[in-house]
Amino acid sequence: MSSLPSLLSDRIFGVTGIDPELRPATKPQFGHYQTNVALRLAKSEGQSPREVATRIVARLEVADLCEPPEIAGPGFINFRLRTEVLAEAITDQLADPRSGMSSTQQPQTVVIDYSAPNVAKQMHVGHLRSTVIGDCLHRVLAGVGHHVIAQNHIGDWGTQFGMLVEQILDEGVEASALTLPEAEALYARGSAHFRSDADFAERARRRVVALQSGDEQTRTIWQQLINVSLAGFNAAYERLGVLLTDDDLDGESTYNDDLPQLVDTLEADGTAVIDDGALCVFVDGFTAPMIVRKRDGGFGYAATDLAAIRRRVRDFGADRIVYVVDSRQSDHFEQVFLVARKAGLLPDAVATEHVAFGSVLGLDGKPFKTREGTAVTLNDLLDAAEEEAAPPIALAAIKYADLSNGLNKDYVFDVHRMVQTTGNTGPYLQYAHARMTQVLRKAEAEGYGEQTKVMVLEEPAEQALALLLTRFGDVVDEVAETLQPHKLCAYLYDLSGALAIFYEQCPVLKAEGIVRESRLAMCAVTKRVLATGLTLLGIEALERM
RNA sequence: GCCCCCAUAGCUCAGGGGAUAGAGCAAAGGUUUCCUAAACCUUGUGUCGCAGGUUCGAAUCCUGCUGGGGGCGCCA
Repeated sequence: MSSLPSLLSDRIFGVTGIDPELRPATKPQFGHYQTNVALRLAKSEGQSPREVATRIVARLEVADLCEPPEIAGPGFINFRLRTEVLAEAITDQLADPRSGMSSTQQPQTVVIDYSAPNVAKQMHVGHLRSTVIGDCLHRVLAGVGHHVIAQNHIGDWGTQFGMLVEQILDEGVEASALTLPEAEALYARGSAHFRSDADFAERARRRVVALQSGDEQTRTIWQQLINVSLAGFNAAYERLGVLLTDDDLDGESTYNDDLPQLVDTLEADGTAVIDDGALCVFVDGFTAPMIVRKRDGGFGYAATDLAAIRRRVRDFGADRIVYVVDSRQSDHFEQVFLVARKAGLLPDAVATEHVAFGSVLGLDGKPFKTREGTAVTLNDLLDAAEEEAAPPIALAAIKYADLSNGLNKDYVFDVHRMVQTTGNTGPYLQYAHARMTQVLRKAEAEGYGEQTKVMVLEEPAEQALALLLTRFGDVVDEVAETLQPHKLCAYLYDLSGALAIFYEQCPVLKAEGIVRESRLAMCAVTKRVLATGLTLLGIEALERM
């Protein structure tokens, strides 16, 4: 279904031959949409912008969509949609099972790498962001029709497991009986032990070798640690209400068998060279090389990331690979992508994107830490929010706070602010939805029946709301393309604001005849769009508050 | 030393070539015999970090600075 603005845009393009960059009008008096295309064409056409605008308008056939276009200011062309066209578009949107969301003409296979907690550690604020943002992008990309493959690249391998397993054996604990917080405490004791006891440290190192060589006892304990951790992760995912399941697991350890061959290939074809004992790939723009094999023969995460790219391209058929990882990894990913291209693992046709997000800060503006100086766990964060609001509202508040700012920026975790139902918050959107639900519920109780047709858009508040509703599909498309969830947040916030004004100024149940029927239909569409939009954000659209 | 990100109202943030730079919060006042007042309305607020440049036009693009954050060979 082509949206009204894109329809209009196509018509203008037909006359101008360049993208009109049709935008929502900046002021109500400028109509519904505006284009500056005449200003941009003025130079090459050798005419004044207003003359160009006049010529464009003369050739433009949009009478079936708009009132006669107006030329204003330095040469803007302003469009006002005919209200019956707008009403018809909303009626269609109500009948559309997708509520105006488009289906992409070019479905892609999109791999999204997100969450990625570490075994034997609880999830903390950084994982919250990755998980919430990744979940949203997953929903949006799948929503517009792409084939999404979620990959939870958990940290289930590395030298720390030698220390962990050795500590478990030292203490004589039953690994399978641990909870995740207990495993984390054990991790901390093991680390301290490792630093203070040279004999223990040596045993831990030997234990790493045992793990790598497949020693049965070591592997068993390692697997138990993973199981304990997964139970903790899954509990957190359930609490967060995200889509991730065990099917999406993509542990680092699953690449172990791929690494020697992959790295040998790089060395054989000259992509990687030995430098200071390590096998390195040098790429332009980086002074330091990417080390694919350490001097001691071991593999680091760079090698694993290359292997992951290969699997995602070769085995999964990815057209696009998205990494939702914090911004401190920006250099790393840029380098990995360059190396993967150089090594021929990543064809030009496959896009890789690092969706980099900023840190979560405490009220003091510094990285969010506990009094003890450790990272705040995800569960602590949710607990704190639930002290201020009921669980589904608290969760909405946290997710929305995480998604509503530009991802690139750090943001301050201010629970009190984000649970407010006033202002640009998750609960405000939920409230708007709950109000609509209530109106429709009462309408049903009073026997007004289900309305399917918008016929009357007399009031400015009705028109403003209708206009916003028609933009939904384009907004979702934009998020699918640019991977910026805050655009969807801003849209839903605007929509909720327009709805609040409509609600104040346009009585629904107290209206009569076709006005009531039309407004009930408006309520139904708005509720659906809000619910759909909130669901895309991973936020529950509550029926009551 | 090199690289990346950030700087917009008192605070939190949108806006990323185009009309008089916008929201929310905070402050003050107002609106409920009326569908959820968890809401809405009104009122005030700006050296868009600084300096150059490109352009008919710059908060937006380029260069240089300042300030803050982050990263930079064998951790992930």
